[in-house]
Amino acid sequence: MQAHSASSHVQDLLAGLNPEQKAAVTAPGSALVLAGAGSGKTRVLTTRIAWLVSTGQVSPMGLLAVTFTNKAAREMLTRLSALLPINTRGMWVGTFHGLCNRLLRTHHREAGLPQLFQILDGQDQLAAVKRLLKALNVDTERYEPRRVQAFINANKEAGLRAADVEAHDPFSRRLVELYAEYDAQCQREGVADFAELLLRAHELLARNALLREHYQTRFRHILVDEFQDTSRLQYRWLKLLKGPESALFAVGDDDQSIYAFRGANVGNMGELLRDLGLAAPIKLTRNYRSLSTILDAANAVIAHNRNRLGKDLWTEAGAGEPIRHYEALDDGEEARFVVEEAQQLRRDGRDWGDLAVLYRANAQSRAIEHALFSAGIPYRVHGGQRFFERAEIKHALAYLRLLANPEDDGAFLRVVNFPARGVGARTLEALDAAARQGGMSLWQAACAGGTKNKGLAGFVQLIEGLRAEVAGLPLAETVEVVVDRSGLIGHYTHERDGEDRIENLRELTNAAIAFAAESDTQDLAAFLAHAALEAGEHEAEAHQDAVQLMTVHAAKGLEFHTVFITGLEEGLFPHENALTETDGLEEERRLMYVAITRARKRLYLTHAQVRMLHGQPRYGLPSRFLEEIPAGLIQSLRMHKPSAATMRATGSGSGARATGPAAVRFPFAIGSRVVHARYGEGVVAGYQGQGAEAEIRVSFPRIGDKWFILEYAHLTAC
DNA sequence: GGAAGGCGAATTTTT
DNA sequence: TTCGCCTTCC
Repeated sequence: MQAHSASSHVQDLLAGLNPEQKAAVTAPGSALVLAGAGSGKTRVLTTRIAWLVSTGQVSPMGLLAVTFTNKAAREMLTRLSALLPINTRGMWVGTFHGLCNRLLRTHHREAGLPQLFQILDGQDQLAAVKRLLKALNVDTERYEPRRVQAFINANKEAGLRAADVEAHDPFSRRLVELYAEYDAQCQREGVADFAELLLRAHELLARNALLREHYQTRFRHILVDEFQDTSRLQYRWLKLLKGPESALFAVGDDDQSIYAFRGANVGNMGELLRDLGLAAPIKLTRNYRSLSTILDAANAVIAHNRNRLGKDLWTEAGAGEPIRHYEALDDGEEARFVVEEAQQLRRDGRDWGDLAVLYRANAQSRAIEHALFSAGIPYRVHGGQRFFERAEIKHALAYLRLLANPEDDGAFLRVVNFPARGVGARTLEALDAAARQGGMSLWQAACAGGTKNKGLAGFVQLIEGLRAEVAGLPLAETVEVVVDRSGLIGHYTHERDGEDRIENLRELTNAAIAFAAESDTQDLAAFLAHAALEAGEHEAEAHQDAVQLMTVHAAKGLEFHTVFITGLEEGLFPHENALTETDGLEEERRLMYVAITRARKRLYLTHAQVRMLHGQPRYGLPSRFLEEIPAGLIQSLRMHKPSAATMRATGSGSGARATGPAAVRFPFAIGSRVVHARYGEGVVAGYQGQGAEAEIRVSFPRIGDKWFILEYAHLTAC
């Protein structure tokens, strides 16, 4: 239907797609694509967009593509610009929050927000809740700030305003009141939290027929990534945006739904089928990532779940090696096993970056880090604090926020006395009272004067001076001036560990430069929104060749040559807390499924008999997920060689090789007397195991017999 | 204003 | 065990 030149381009686009992928890309109208791990999901999504545009079915301006993370949105844009000779800037491709923000900025009047409204991240929101509870004299033992925050967010994510929430007991009624007060406070201060962005955008479209119809007519094609992660409200928002003539194309994998705890509703997938009158999802089951042994294991594990749309992954790649399973004595030994294997892989020519160590909970990283560090292996831990979340950065941003929006009490309070300028609790109380009295913001109250506090007067002068100085300056210079004049640099100069913070503050200017260049704007409010919506990559050696450490959640969407899944113990993975949640076990199993499918070629599963948890040893049974993998796919391993400590303890130079008979010699004769640091003097009663697993039994008077891992017992003869 | 020490809690987390 | 938060003290 389009120009002839276009048709060959269309052929090129579709070439190389498998039949399922092609069906998805060229699906007429709406579709739900059930895209298994490694099945080319992103490729399908971007190719569909390119196909729609190339065949003239939609103009770039007529489509909206939404993802969950900025990273995914960026990747989509990058791939798109490779497929299409168009300028992707100005296209509606972004995260739910980013697109809602855009909508609300464009229609801030209709949405009832100031043009320069500020976005609260989770930290800011918690601070706002605390402040509210304090102002209302709420007992924070009974109404914990975090609980109140979670209550507000859960309701917003369900699409409910305070007035819509049903409460049947006094406690809940109070929570609802607090929700209402919180919203009123945000409204007064011209700020919106993350959930508010979505809810407000939803309300905007729901209430304003003209706007709704405008966007419904405009967006002929709406595409959604990771649809299994959408919340109820997000799905409702999508449905509002979708006009009678438009098509909704959703891609997701119910087996990879691992965010129910933060509002994701897998049920949206089934609902979408019903709502759009679709007979069935298009299934992408051919996997291009992993060897078949790995996929067989993943399929076997996930088959234990009952609530699934159902699919099995397959590949034309070979079976590859068996999955390796290692039972460690404790978490330290588990970590050393990982190190040994990593070193062997390295000797075999792998890069460190080919290896990922996954765990269920962040606390588990410590032992692994320790072992890697001791071995001198470079590693990178994902999931630390991010750039825009650092305290010094938030301080600088608070100055900027106050410049953009003087109503922002949260920002005011954050920096009115930071760096310290002698504005104490007294002064602030008086100021708060004055503000309340006059129905104005703290900033206005401060400006109204009458303060005897020199520090406060100085602060007002500082901010007004900044405002004048910054007027008309480009964004980066504005940031630079604020960082320099705020006194933050000076403050951190005197603090130990202050250099890093100063460096970060300098880096903020660079972030502003980069932002201005990328988004082609000098708008301060836009930069602040960017800082809130995209907290920034974890900096530090992101590009260096290093073993990757992260939670299973953080690993979703990534892939590695070799993956270690550690801590496979009942109570940890599956996590005990999950077992009491509805469908908690199934979500844990999906998590296991995600973990397994990260591996391309080699997969290790490890568990420890004993693990230090909260300073206490915990004895865990092997995870049920281990048993859910067919035994034929698994090979059980022993440690290659004992650690140096064991060699010393056993006095064995050759070491006890798991593969051959061990020359085991023990340091203390049975019946000899030894001293233990905690239990005192005892008698050696026996040994068990060998090499790194060797344990010693010592009999103590009164206490009785104890087993120790020889390597750690630190016994001395006496 | 800031350090020091006591207390309690300790999956997962993006926006 | 470790971390963050809170109170207390200088």
